Amino acid sequence: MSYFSDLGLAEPILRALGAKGYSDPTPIQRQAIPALLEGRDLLGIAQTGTGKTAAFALPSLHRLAADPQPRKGASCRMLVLSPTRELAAQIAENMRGYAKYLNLSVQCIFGGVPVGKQARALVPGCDVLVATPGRLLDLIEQRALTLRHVEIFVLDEADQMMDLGFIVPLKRVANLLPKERQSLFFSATMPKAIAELGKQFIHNPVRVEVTPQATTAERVEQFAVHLNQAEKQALLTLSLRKGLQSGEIERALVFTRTKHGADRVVRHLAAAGVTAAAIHGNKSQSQRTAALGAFRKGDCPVLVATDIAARGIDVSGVSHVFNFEMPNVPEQYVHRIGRTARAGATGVSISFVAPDEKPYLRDIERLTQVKLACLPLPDGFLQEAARLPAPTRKPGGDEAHDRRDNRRGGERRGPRPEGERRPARPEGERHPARQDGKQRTPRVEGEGQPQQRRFKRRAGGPGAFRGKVKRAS
DNA sequence: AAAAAAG
Repeated sequence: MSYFSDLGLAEPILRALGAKGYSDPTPIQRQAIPALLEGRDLLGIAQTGTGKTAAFALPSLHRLAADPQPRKGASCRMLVLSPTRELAAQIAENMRGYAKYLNLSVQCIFGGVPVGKQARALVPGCDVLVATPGRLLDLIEQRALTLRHVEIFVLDEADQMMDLGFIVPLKRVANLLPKERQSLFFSATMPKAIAELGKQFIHNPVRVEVTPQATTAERVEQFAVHLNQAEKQALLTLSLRKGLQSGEIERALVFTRTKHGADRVVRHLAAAGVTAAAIHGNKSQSQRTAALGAFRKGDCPVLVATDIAARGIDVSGVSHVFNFEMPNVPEQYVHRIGRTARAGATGVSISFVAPDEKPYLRDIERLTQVKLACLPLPDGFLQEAARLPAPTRKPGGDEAHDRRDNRRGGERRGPRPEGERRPARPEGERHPARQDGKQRTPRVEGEGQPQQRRFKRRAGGPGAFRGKVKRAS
């Protein structure tokens, strides 16, 4: 029983796997596929990079193909939810590959891109729909989609989807699904409390746990460096410069704890001549797609990311993961370092631990049952660090085009720190709204709603308490 | 406490 052909999958699926060069199922695939072909609910826990996507995609496609249905408009038979747009796109692409020789259509919807094209693509109905929660609910409210005919519901990165920030939209989606359906939850980590919460969405699931929970990806050599916050940037810059030059580093993924931190690291790297791109939730979707694309293609060997890229993202050739700042949720560490050593490759993870981050390291070591090997700061580090160039001042470039912070109404952004005033628009550059060069049309006094709207909002709208809410510290 | 996801 060690070939896909032994698992009872339909011939067109086996052919698609053959075309990709896959013949041996991974342990999670071997265990999950038979149960899913039977139509059971499933809770799948396996370390990252072990083929979870195929584990739910293959048997689901088999079941859909074995029971062909006339296509119903604005609906889908299988719904896959993902916590990030990039992961949704990746899952959809994988599923299209597996469905290549089947008469099944795969659609993908997520925010940050125009909604019209997505809505039109849903009109004839599809078999598989991969989505992020916000845009999904948006399209349902627009009546561009109904979940009435969903037969299979998949929650990828299930523990994150049931976390505080996602649970409300998730519940709304679950309420719109038929009671009778097959539900599949997958993740590399599954904290107990979250698993309890999950019971309301899934019924009597088969639990497939291939490795002990929260096992870090095999073949990742895990190191820690103890240093001060002020030394982190220099160590990162020097490590990347040396490693990229010697060829020891093929691609490196650097994780920061905040969006702002990611941008700051990229600025420092750029000043020292290390090509790097940032990806985080304040970037426009086109910037996000471009950054990940350049990293995938090898045009940009270093990607600096928030935890937006911690889960699921599959880029081959990531030889190193740097934790520039330690994750404060230990599970997140497992996902982060799982971006390297994928599909049989090896990888290295290096965690930068400042004194105040030591408790996080301890939690991580307790969760993973792995003790990280400590590396000393390299010889002559201080001298080399002193020779590094200072970063250019915060430019009007990239970040000026960042999307606004996605905080809620009552909160407000902190004051802009000293020396980070938004720079004036460069000489000769037009107002962004007037790139066509036309003159602004004069607004007739008393006309135009914006004035009124602004007044109303201040009077009692969602921003009414702006500034009065005590900020959490 | 931060990040993500709808504009």
